[in-house]
Amino acid sequence: MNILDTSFYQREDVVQIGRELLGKYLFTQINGERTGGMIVETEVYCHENDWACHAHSQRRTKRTEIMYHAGGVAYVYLCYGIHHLFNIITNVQDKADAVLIRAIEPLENIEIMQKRRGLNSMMPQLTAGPGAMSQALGITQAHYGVSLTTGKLIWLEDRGMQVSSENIIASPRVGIGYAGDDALLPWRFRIKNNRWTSKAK
DNA sequence: TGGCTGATGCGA
DNA sequence: CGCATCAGCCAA
Repeated sequence: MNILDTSFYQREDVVQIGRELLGKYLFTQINGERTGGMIVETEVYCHENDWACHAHSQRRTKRTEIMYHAGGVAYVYLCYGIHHLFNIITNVQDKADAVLIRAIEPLENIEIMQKRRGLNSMMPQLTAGPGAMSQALGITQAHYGVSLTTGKLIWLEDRGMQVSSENIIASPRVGIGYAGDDALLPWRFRIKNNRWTSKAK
């Protein structure tokens, strides 16, 4: 088993990391129940020159504090009062970059994920979209700041899957109109022709 | 196509 | 303090 460690997370180029995360496997083990699947959609947020990033212009609050931690920890926050969005912190300490994981292709213990979602269908809505995906995996704000390198609660694995650049679709990120011109940055990445990604906008 | 939902982080 | 604002989702 090849668990991604700090040498993967603590690199400078968060856009590159966001692309490489496609095809990696995300797992959680929560309440003794192990669930997970393959990452098929990500979004990148960079501390520099990106007004969509919660930590833009060195903005430092209780919520964003974890973003300044060295790469390899979870940043989970509540969105629209309902959804728990799961981000991976990257780069070195005080360079607050993050990758939002937006969708996975379900693989392990699918029936547990269905139960958490209150669905019994084998449809993309099970794990497509950041709120839905987190719910399926059992990720909540309680996991704010947890390490992703211990292989215990939340972790990522490299299982040798390589997604070539011609099989990656880059497009603008969703729901960040407030970011002005930065909303145009093509920092949303998905695997081409994969049915488990969320709908294009 | 709206309504739901609540923490967050601004400005008084 | 109050209040606008969300890195969405689901039922219609």
